[in-house]
Amino acid sequence: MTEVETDLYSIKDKMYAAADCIIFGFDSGKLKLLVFKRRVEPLKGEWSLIGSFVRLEEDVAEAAKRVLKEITGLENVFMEQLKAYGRASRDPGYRCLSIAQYALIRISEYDEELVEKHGARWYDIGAVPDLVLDHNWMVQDALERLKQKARYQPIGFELLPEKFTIPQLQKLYEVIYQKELDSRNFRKKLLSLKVLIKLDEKDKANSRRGAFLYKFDYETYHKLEKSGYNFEIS
Amino acid sequence: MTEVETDLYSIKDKMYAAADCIIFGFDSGKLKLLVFKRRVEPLKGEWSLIGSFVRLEEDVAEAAKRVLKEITGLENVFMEQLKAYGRASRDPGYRCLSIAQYALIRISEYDEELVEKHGARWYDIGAVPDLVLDHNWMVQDALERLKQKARYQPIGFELLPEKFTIPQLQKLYEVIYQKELDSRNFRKKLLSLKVLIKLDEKDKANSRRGAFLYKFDYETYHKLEKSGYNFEIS
DNA sequence: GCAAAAGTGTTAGCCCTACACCCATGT
DNA sequence: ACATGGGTGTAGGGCTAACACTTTTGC
Repeated sequence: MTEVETDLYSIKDKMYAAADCIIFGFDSGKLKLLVFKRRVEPLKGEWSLIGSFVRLEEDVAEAAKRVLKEITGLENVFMEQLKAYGRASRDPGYRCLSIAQYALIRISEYDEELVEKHGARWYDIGAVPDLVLDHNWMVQDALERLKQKARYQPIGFELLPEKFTIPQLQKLYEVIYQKELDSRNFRKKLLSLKVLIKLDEKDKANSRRGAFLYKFDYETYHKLEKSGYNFEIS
Repeated sequence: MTEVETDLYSIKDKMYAAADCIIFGFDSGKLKLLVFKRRVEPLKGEWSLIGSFVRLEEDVAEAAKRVLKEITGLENVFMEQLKAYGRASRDPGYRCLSIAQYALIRISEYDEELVEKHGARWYDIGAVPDLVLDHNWMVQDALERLKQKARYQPIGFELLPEKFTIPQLQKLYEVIYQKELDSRNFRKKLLSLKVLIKLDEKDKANSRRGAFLYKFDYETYHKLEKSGYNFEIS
């Protein structure tokens, strides 16, 4: 883009680009991360995020979707770029920069067989093992982003089944924010946002009494969003 | 990072990485962007962000610092990665992904001569010309990030001289947020944060009466930050 | 003396927080 | 009948937002 591009150095300065995915799930009240045991050298047997080189003819975002589908069978899930990791020394072998993207998936929907076949495994977010290269940093950064973003945008719902209960939702926010929330205030706040649809069904999985199921009303949310409404859950 | 990396495709999949800088300044009550007229083909004569290929042996962040220094003479300024732009078709010539970083500089401090020598120019943020490739998107995204970030972190001060007046600071926030603020509330809020040091000097550039100069107290800010204080300017 | 920007207080309403008890139901 | 999680209301305090006039001084 500048004069520098045209000087003689540039011809040598091609490098690999990897798309690495931080895949979050939520299950049994825990936030989980999907990691992957490398089956090939170098670093065979080490835990790693799921990723791939970006091919010359594909978009970076496409590459991430490709590997996500390969490992989980899922398409059309929430995925957003976190940032690029570009330290020259980050990969000891060859120069490779990584564009990290995080995905939020409904843990009930992924293809278990496929995941196992690829040597992948869910880890509780509090017990993620050592990962190769700078992948643990990526996870940290992604968690931070999730924490920030969940506050102002309804992305938490991407981690829950389509039908969920308020206590489930509260638990999710508690693990994301790493703090306990008051159930009365939480419920009041959520319902005041007018974007939950109460169903006529109960989920009795967690109590004898059962809790009403709700759906997130994306349509209403998008309408409200356009008219300067702001979603916020503290 | 996955099996895909080891297949036969990967050997061909090297690409260029550019570091492009969105350089913001603030002057005469306006937010400005530093852009650059390309002197070389392709796209000679077009306006562009300032950037460079990332060299094999340098960090992406270093590359951005390098070009910033080349054009403005400045070092140690606020600079943060925005994100990577990785569409396969973004550069019509060769595959090149760009890691965009935005910088906030004190417009009084840059090296004018150097800037002119490189064919660079400040544009009012409301009147940025068409830029090459996806650079206008980068500017939009950077503005959005600036708006978000200025709210919760004292980065606005990076755009002001070390000594500034409250009305100057207010004007800055007004152009970033694109809305007018109430001067009584603004002053009250800022002073309540306890991170401005009032000086015994006045700046008479903008009024006969003159306005007191202040400095941002980074030391106190960092202390307060550690003890769970949060900066916020709405 | 006047123009032009700097500086100053108060009030009302809203939202967040804190807090404790009853309900429904399966065993 | 009891244990377990689901569901409900209120009051106080803090923060934000709205609002108008006086001060200073160079010309």
